[in-house]
Amino acid sequence: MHGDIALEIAQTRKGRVNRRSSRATLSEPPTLRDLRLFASVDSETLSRLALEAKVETFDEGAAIFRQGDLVNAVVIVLHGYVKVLRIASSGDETLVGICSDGETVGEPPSGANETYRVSAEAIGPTSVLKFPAARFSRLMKESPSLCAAVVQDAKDKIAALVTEIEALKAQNADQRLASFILALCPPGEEQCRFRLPYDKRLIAARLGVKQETLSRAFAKLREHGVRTETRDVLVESVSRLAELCD
Amino acid sequence: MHGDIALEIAQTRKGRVNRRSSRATLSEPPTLRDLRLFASVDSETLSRLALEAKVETFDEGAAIFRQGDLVNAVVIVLHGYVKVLRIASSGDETLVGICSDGETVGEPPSGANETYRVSAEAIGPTSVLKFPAARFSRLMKESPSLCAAVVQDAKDKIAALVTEIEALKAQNADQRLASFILALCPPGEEQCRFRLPYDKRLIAARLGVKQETLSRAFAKLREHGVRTETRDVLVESVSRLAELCD
DNA sequence: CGCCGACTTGAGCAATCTCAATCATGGTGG
DNA sequence: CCACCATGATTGAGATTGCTCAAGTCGGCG
Repeated sequence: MHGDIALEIAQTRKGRVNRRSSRATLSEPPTLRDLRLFASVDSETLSRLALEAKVETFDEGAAIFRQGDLVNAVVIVLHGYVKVLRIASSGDETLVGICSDGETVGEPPSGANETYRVSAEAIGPTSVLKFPAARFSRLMKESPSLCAAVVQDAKDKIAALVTEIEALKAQNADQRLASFILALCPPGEEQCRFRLPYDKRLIAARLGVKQETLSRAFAKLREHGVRTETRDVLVESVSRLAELCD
Repeated sequence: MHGDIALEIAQTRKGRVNRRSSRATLSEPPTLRDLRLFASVDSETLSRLALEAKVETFDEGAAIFRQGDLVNAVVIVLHGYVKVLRIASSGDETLVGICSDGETVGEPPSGANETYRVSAEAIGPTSVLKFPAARFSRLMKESPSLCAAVVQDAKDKIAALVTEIEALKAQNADQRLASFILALCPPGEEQCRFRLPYDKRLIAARLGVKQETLSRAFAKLREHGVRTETRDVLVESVSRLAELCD
């Protein structure tokens, strides 16, 4: 029974989104093993996890969980983008991260009855994998490799957050945008062309600036070989872009 | 042999600092159990860890480890403050955190041969506890409770970093200083008086502003019932301070 | 007593925000 | 198919915030 890690799981739909297969072009069924988090977890544990996993899909803007909610699931993005927000007592929301394919959303799970410290919301149609939190943390106690995977996941998150803080403290808006675009360029190519992953409103929030400031930053980058047309970007010289970030 | 968690460990001195007992007024010997990280770890594992632990002391400004170094130890602050820096390729340093008593420094350990992504440096005389990294991660694999403790530690770090990002994105310098001071006030008291934990240069770096800006922010807070004299602070109304943070 | 480092204060400047107007662009209904 | 509307993006002008440079103050320590 457990040895089959394939995801043969209930597909639940949230919101009004159409059914969509999460991996349209795969010839084999997707497996938990394909997710970075689970790459080095023992098969025994994975097959148990697979029994409990559920896929859910969300529409643009739909809440995946809310700050203050009881943590009842471990969430991994399968397809799409999820924005992670902090909501102050005054009511205003601050974007503190954006998760995409293969990333866990929110903090790593632990045994206790805890509440989310952030809200998570779908950007465009999004599918996620959910595991019951209690079950997941029990398996963590039994499987050192799962536990190690969660620690590694947490480390990755910490590294990303530290990079973010460094950027906010040491770079101006233009440099942060340059870094952002640089991270989207495929490695090893001096010139490239791609589409921005989400709209400029969101990019502005991600970089911690107002929309208008982002627009002007894009205008400045045009003088450094970065052409943009609404959502399409052409980077004429990646190395020149890298110099700007300094 | 293992069952005695007391810290009977080699005391190593780095730099030119004088020997100083890490907990001067304790009537019983300090134990690993006293450290928040280890509060719920099984005694068996703790006693094994204790055999490997070393206390080291550092002078003002001494490097505890450097960005790029191979991770060879898990470090916990016993006494003092440690600043955590990110060093850009351009050479300039950005403060990304300050650790104090009981906190782990740097990222949680994992098995692989990794390098530090940040540098750590003592602020004033500081003593830390060190465990060999390889030994520590082996014990993590054998002890679910140690592993869970590391996950919890990582979660706490993530929560702190998220709070930091929210502050940098959503608050101005005055509000960030107000939040900083608020966090130093003992809970439950409407009025309080205390001493700043480190100098204003460092507080400025922590808040992501220049020293001069911090000085002006302190001046503004004076109009809201926060009196300062060099390093001593008197908060006349904690609730009024809290309103400012909004 | 006088120096040194930490802190403060002032004046001008640069980056970013705010407010407002305008310009695409894509979807919708007639 | 086209006019229209809603939304996102751009641009401009002025206000604010925080930075830079420079001078001055303060307190401790040799």
